[in-house]
Amino acid sequence: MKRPISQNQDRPISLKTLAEHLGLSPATVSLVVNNAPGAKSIALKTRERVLAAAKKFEYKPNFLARSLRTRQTFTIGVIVPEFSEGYFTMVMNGVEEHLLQTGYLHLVVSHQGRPDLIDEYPRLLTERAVDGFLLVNTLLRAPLDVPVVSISGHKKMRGVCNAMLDHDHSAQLALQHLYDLGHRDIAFMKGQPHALDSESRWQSILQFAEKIGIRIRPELCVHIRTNSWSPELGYPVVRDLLASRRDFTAIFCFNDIAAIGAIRAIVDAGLRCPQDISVVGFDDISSAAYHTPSLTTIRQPLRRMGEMAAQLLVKRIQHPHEPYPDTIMFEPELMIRESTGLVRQQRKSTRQKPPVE
Amino acid sequence: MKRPISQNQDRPISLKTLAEHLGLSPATVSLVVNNAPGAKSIALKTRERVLAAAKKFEYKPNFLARSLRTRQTFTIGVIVPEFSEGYFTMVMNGVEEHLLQTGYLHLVVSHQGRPDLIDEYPRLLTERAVDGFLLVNTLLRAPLDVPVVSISGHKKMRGVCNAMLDHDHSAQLALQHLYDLGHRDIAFMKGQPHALDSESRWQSILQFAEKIGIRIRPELCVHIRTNSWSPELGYPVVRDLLASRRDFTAIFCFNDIAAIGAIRAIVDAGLRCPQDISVVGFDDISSAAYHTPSLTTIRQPLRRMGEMAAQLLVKRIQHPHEPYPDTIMFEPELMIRESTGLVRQQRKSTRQKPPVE
DNA sequence: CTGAGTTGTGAAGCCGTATGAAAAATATAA
DNA sequence: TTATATTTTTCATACGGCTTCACAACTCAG
Repeated sequence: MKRPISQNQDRPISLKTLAEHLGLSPATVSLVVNNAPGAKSIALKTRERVLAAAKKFEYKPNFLARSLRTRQTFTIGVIVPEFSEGYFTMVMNGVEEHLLQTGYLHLVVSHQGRPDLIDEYPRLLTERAVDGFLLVNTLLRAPLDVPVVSISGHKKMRGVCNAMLDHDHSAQLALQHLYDLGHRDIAFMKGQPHALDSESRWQSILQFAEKIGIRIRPELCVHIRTNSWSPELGYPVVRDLLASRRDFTAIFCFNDIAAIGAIRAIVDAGLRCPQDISVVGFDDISSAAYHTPSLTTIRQPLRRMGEMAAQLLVKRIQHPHEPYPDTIMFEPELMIRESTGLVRQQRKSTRQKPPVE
Repeated sequence: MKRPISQNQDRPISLKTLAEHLGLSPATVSLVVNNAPGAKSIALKTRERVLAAAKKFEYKPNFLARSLRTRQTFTIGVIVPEFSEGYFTMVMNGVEEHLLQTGYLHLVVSHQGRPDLIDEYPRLLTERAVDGFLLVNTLLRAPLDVPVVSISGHKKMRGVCNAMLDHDHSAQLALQHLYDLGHRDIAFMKGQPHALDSESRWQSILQFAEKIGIRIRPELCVHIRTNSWSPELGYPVVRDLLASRRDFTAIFCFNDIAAIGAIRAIVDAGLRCPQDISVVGFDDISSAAYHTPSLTTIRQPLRRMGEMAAQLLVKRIQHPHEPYPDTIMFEPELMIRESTGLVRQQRKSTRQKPPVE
């Protein structure tokens, strides 16, 4: 019953063709090549024959056809605010590592903080039948009907697991460190409005500041304005702050990138970091340790966060009905480097002077 | 003939159901919703009826089924060495922008320079039926049977378009700049072996150096060793170089990230940049301008390169039989900032001394 | 009645998966 | 030995949802 197969056809061999060649039905071949539960009722000899032929003709099941039938694409959608340096790349390294181990690929889109895209992309990806979503620093407005894991999402949504940093602890580490160095007049840089971490971290800061008796002065609190993801983040706000007043000895930046911009602004204002102003960053991106001065910063285990989030997502996809935690908390770590130092008496005295106008 | 449709079914409505409800055949509905050429043979009134119903029932064609049929997935595979800061993010920003305008999404994988993955990933993505490939700094060993556009690929492969920087020009800009500042003893940092730019750029350097009479001394040429993508890239090699000799006044780094590491090594060795050693970077990543000292560097229009590469790829996918250029050349730009300066007589004198042991 | 529009459709794909049941082989009962 | 039950092995067939193209049905002018 064997019919010769021309191996040099342009398209890869299909299940049907292979079955014909073997004198079996597609059903049988399908069972065998998938090693499906039903395959154990196929004679061992037949199984071997099928597998040998599949190998010989390099049979690869068509992904689309299979996905169409099984409603699984082994693809997840990743939604991020932007392809930023530091944060994004570190998280994605972790995500990719885990996904590829488990046979998933991912489609990435960046919404740039634009509400229209935040609504549009989930639709687009749902159309593509992704098996699940990984949200990075992104808050969706409508629920999705596949598993979702969110990194730094902060808002609780039904069915969405959230992997996040312990912000209370972060605030504590940073503030206590500055406090111990003698800083009492601290400026704070908050994130962009759409940076989800920002508000929650800010609350933690307020709380801990009160606890150890650091007074938070509104005039020393600035917001990142630009939407770009470069040291531009921090530069203009700190430059402007320094132009109007110098009655602070330290600044706690929203992230390392902004901290680099802040340091530049400090230098450009003729001051020195840390001698005149100490700077604390956030994230511990890879260049933080190599910057001059190297950055004292709160490290987020970003790679690990990506990895764990991906792991949880895949589990939820594969076993949807088991119970899952709705939060995974990660612990920050204080990396003490050169950008923070003891308050100098000399600088402290500045505090007494009226702000530069 | 209208049959009521239960709108609250769990699965989205299918073409067939919609057709039944309209009392038309799936074929007709398909023609209309796709606005296919054949649709003009459908009465205007019918067309409107179909579109109205499609809208009402929120009909969305099933992507998988359609792709299965048309053999188009509107998905491209992007293969990069690593999710690196700087280079990768900037290129991808450009790529994403263009792809999303044209309705394509992309699957990204990073091979980390591992040969097994470089072979494996194209297969994996081909199985997923991507419509084309975008290679970033990656050289494939086997040809692919879909359109491919490569960024900084350098090796000519049949049917692969290559978007690349004019390395002759880059070398000229950097060396002439250093030359004009009086530098004659220049150290060079080459990229990792798998960094495709490295060799080609090096040849350009050799050539131009000879032309203007800069002697390239092998003992001043170092290689990036680690595979990581952080300032670690540059730090150890420069540290070691400085430990063994100090008879150079400038160093031309493989990229900005490495340059940041290099500057750190210079500082840690008790020297100053640029007063003692000038540093030239490459790429002009976003933090280059904010580093202290800010980086003199050769700017690559990375975002634009990504954009153009994506554009060309999409064109090639959609019109495969037209002729296309096999190279798109981009021009570098010299960004003069603080990390380079005039050779000081004082330093130059060091040159006469024997190297530090 | 013929030829030329106009409007629409039937049915064959695309390539697998899943399920109930048939066919073949073997075992058990009468 | 024949009939019946049981197990083993395999298959027919109905999807999944959409595209495509040759052709059908109808209308209308000439």
